Amino acid sequence: MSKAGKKAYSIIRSRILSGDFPPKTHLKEEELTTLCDVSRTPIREALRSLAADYYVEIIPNRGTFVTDWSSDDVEDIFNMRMLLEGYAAQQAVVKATPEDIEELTTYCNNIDLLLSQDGPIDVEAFLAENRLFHRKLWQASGSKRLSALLLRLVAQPVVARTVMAYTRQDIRRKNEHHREIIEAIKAKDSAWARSIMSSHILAARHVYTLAFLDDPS
Amino acid sequence: MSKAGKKAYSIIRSRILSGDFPPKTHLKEEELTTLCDVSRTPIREALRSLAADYYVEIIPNRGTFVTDWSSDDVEDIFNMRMLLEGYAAQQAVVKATPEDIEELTTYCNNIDLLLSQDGPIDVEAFLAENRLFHRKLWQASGSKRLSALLLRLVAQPVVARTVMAYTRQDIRRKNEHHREIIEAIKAKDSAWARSIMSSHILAARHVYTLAFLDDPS
DNA sequence: TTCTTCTATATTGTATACAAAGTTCTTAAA
DNA sequence: TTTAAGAACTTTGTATACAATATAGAAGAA
Repeated sequence: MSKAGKKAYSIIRSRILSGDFPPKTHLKEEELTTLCDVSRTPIREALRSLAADYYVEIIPNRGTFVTDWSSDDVEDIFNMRMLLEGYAAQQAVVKATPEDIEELTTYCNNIDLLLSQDGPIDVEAFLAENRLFHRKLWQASGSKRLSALLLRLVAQPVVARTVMAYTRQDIRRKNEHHREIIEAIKAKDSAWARSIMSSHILAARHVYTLAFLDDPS
Repeated sequence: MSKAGKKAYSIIRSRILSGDFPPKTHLKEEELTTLCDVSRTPIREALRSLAADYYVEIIPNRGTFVTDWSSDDVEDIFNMRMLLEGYAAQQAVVKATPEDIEELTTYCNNIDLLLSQDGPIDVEAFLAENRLFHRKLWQASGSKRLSALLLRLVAQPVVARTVMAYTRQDIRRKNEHHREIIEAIKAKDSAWARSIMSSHILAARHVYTLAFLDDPS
């Protein structure tokens, strides 16, 4: 995607995530041109791209509508991530270079640094490092297709919401998982790497479930 | 995608699959307009869509290029299919309705009918029924996202090529797998369903490997 | 000759006008 | 009052013109 299209994509996406465009909303191209200050051509490009990432659904000759998510969808996304990220970790055992391992370690150290600081934890900073760790691992798995698939999966609105629920304790545990994955890679133990990564995603699902789905009344 | 865009998508895709547009080819929008007899707007739409399906890669301000596949990619696609289709089969155990099961059975019967006929087997007809079986199973799993993901995975050029290598024996075995999956669903045994589906995909990988990657000189 | 820079050309990116399809509202008949 | 048909309007789809960017080639300096 190019300049104007990217701009439109990012503006529309953030409006969807913020709730300005709730599920089922009909996104009209003409209105979006004034919102994004670009012409309809890049707007349409952005909408197609958002559809590829499952943010919206395009019905030919009818229009573009914001997709709505059920709790089944949340379950699905976590399960698919468990499978695919587990596979990525397994492949990384075979494909990762010493440089890859070093880079992964750096991200772990950065998160530890955040944890060691006093006061409320900087969740945004953690998320940035966390994202870097995971993407690096996908890349280290050596499969561009796997990376592309996972990129789309974790871009999902449900995943974007998950993060708000993390406590200091959760983050500490997540980083321990990261370190264990690195160890498994160093030990060339693909089953271990895969298993830890699966646990890692399942733990995230648990945090999400507690925070958003249960109603402790 | 709409009328003109779909037309362009299908024409360009078939040219890629046929080898008319080999890997790394620079697909120029202007040239494609004469080939597809539509304007550049739907051509661009088709190219974006082809990029979403990994047929081509778009580099901003540079152009669109046909992606090239390595044998690692083939391995990857089969492995991811094994994971995701296995998951689909597992979910189908929980979600499938009696009508779904009936429909799946019909496709199995159709394939048996093909096998019972004399003379060389109609591979194209088998493929059609096979595709229907798999897609029905994805749909029965109840996850639209999983369906969308798998649809893109099996659309890959490498997968499209696989099919040419099937013998009568291979097809018979594949249909036996199909029937066993149905049985597992009826028995509400998700582990069995998943396991058979994984075997099913691994067997396909084996056939592919024998036919295209080994060189029995 | 070789390298750099500038210009010409080719190609992609964006805006806009017009066409086609869908939606809504009005009006007339049952 | 309800339904059906049709016209007016809205929205998406397609073509095309123009702008921005990248590429290739030519001219000039080292």
